[in-house]
Amino acid sequence: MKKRITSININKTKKPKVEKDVEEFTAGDDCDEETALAEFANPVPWQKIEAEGFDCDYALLFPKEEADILFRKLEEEVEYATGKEAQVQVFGKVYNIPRKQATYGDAGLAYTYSGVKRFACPWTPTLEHIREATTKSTGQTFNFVLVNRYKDGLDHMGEHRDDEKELDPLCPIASLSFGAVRDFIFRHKDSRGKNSQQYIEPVKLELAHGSLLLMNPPTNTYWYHSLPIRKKVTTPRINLTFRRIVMRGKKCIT
DNA sequence: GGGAGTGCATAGTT
DNA sequence: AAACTATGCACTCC
Repeated sequence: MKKRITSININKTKKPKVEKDVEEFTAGDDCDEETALAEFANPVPWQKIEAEGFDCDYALLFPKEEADILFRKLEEEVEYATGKEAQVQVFGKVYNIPRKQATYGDAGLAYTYSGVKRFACPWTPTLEHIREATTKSTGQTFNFVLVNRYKDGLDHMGEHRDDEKELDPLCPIASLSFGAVRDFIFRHKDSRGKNSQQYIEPVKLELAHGSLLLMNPPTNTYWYHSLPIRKKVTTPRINLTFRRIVMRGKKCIT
């Protein structure tokens, strides 16, 4: 059997684990009525992906035509960080981030990683629309999104966990993909390095145009993820990771 | 065989 | 420990 990028332990399920039910429609909610009804008429088929300490749900949330439109709108609307805001400091050295990045969210929120603090810009119409669609299909609410744009297969992101303290550890992270299909790799923390005691098979996924990957706890506790270089990819990909940031005192407030 | 692409470990630093 | 790079080595696939 050929070893391709495949996911392991995939079972088809109707829905991810949802605590709250999908939000109800109010009579006066005309703006997104059509979308909401369409999603209700055609519930998204989810794939459950599980491994040791690993729990994700994957679905094609937007059909191609709609995903194409959203991609185009994102290209128009999203403004990415430049200059110093596009740099990160690791091991005392300053690097240009090998991708473009932007942060949007509710007023006053900020997100810190690797010593860089980024304040949320106000939601754009498209980001707001995608956020609502994500909430409707997952039953989860989000107050922040990190936008990463990979202009081609050389843009990438190194292995890391989303273990920032200001993230609500019980809230899943929803990762939406638009544009070029890219490989997405998970590796268990106890299976890294030469002297790791156990070998745990990495989980390798292809994140498709219009797809939603819901990363449920405790996935982020045990698994690193990365978006590796793919030299044959020549077109851009935009990734949105919706999160819930916990407000703690003044820390996240301007 | 050999180059391209990839996977994976290591080192570096405050 | 580190959302980075660079390097070396092993491996697979044309």
